[in-house]
Amino acid sequence: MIYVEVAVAAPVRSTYTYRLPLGLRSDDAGSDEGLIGRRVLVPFGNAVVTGYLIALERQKPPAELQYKEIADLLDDSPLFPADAVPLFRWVADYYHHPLGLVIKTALPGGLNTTAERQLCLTENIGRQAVAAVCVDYARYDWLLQLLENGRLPAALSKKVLNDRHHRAVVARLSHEKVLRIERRAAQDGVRNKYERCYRISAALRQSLATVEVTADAEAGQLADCLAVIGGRQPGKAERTTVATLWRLSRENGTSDVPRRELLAAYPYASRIVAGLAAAGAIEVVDRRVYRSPFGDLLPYYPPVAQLSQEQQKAIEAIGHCLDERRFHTFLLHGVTGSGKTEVYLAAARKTLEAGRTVLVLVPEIALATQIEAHFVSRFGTLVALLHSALTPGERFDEWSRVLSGEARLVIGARSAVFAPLTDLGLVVVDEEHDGAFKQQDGLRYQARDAAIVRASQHGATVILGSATPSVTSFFHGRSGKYSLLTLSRRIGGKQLPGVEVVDVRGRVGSEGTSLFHDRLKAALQETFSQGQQSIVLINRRGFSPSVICLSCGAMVECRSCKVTMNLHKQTQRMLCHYCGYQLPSSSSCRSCGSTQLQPVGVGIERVVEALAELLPQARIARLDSDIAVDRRAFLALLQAASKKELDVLVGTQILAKGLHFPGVTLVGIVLADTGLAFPDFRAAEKTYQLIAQVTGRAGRGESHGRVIIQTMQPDHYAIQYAAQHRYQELAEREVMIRQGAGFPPFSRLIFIVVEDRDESLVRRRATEIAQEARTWVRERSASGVLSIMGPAPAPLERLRDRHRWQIMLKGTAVAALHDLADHVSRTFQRSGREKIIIDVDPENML
DNA sequence: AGCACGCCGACT
DNA sequence: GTCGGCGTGCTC
Repeated sequence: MIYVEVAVAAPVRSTYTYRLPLGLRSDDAGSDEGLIGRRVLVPFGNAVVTGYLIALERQKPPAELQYKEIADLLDDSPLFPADAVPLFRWVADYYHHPLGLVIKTALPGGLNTTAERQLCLTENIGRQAVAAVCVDYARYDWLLQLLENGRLPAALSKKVLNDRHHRAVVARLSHEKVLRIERRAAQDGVRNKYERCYRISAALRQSLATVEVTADAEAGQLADCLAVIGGRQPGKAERTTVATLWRLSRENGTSDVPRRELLAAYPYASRIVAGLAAAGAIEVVDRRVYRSPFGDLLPYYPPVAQLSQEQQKAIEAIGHCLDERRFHTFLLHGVTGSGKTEVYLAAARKTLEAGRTVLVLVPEIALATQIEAHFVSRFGTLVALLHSALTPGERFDEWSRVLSGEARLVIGARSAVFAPLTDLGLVVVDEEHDGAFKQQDGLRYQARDAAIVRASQHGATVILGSATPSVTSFFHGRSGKYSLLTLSRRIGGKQLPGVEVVDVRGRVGSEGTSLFHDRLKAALQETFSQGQQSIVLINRRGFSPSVICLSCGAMVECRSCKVTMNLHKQTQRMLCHYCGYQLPSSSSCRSCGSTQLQPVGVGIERVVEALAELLPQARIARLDSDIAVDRRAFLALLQAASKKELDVLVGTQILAKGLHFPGVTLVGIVLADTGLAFPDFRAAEKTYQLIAQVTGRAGRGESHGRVIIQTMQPDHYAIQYAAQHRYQELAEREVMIRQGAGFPPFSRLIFIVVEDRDESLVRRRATEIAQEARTWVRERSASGVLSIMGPAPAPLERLRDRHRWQIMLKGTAVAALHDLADHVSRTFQRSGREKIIIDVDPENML
């Protein structure tokens, strides 16, 4: 009898020990290691729940407990490696989340659907046998249906099993072996991910190399070549097929031509290919298809011939660390266009060659860009992609390929940090400063930090890359916790763009004034007339961020949130950006009934309108999250931009996220200081990052770039430093400020947020929590290392009809801080109706 | 999450 | 007198 540790998928804080009956182990021939990582069904209280087998208990556990038996193993093989368990434990512990739910979040979706249960009638059981156990069986519709069909649909079975009374009947019948409960894991179908390709066989290619083949090469030479292979004279269609294949393979730069492409070019080939393959003229290969989330094939990027000295130096430093198989973190600070990707690629190559595996994390939107394509170009089928645009089936496939060891490099967004890699050697976090690495609901984890912890558990090397590192990472780089590597020059000797700051106080946004300063106007016109592309950044969706009633002065507010409604002219709606609540734009004022509503402030649609007026001839496109949700439209737009079919691209901060527009020479920022007003100690840092990232889009092609920043705070240091590309100064200054205020990296924060519909309950509970926390600190004499701020209404004090109050825990002693959070969680979480959120290392003060 | 145990209001 | 409301606590 062996005992195992199980994390159940329920909101409980501990794990449980179960007995594993020998009967369930027959399929793995006694190899205990193959047990960890499998899902199990276990009796838990009075229910049967899904759990995850995470450890074997070597010693017999204390005898005082009655250990239950595992009811079933749900998988034939593990879903995650034993390697990953320490990471799961750390995440559960550090982010104060139940371990079973951490694992549930980590696994690809679709697996999580609890095993379906179906009621099945035992074979050869009739009415009499049922009546013998249950006299009044005819009262139960479901039982009659069961007698009729032999089994009940999962949905109905569930309904029956969830009813206390009916379940008692089921229990009796099941005990008498009249029926049984069958369990099966409901899984998503798996999508085809291979594409049939044809390639000219090696033998034919050799003979073809001696002749000049063109699309209409009908010459005897081609016929001769084919004759060599098949030993007979080829027909016209055969010659055309081969010629087409040859042409397409040269155009694509790869030998494999997808069937789809071949048929598009020469439909009749469908009747020919089989014969050609049989004759040995062509070969058939099923190639794994690597598509971007947008459905188009990723471009191929050949390896670069020459690396810069800075790149070589960085690669060398990382290489030493990889050789030693030592956990260490590098902060790769490289200006936009300095070639960080090549450093990642070189380190990845070295890691793979040493037989270890690689994890690459990127912010979600960057998956649309070249970094994914670079890795696939270089490492082909060794690469697995894990991100939200995959269908559940595709996602599960990719997960399996990683698990089996077929794929040894994972590139993906946040949740890829949990990928089932074994023998991890290298972790790359690109754009490490990006807030998207922090999950904002459910399990609120920071994927970058979890990735570093994972690396530390496996002796792996970490590269954090960014043009604008987070102040915290910069601080660690300077203090020696991380090693700082710098790429200060753009590849090909390109210059960073020249930046001009223009003061628009009292000039922009109010009625009768232009959105654009004369300088920006002139620059836009000039750029357009020279046939070059511009980017205009406006960090606000919709037409205007608010709407005011001209008659009574009230702002139109969301029904469920305490925020103003944004006007969206295109959809003729007013929209809450937090909960999605909509009103027709023709609505009347809620307080006075007037229909005189006036948009206030500047959003992207207004900018597009103003641009269309300024440059009536220009092709203008809008790029924001409203567009980006339609992935095809998004890709089409990016392609149009790169083909220079667009003159001006107006976008929100989505533009700043690693997209590559080689033709852009001008970047205009309509209002750079919107972010500075946020009640967030990172406001300056984030503003700098946004400006620097979007500034980096300019001048990446042949021509030199230029940037014009409009602002109402021209003297603000974040804007000044951004204009001068002085990241270091910005970071140093921020470090000083944070030291003075005791903010991260000089302390750590945990937010406790209380949420409920009932405002007075929220206030009361928040007050209780703060009081309890203060008492806790006092009793432990920890006031030197821990401080408690609040309770106070959260900056978004009403969201989706829920009132929100928050308490901030700030501490220089990490262990004590987490003990306190744990204490709060134990004392208050689930003790009442209200929701209590524990947000560790909050990324967003809202 | 479920589910049971347990202590206070409207009903056959 | 009971049926049942959901507050509280437990699940190997």
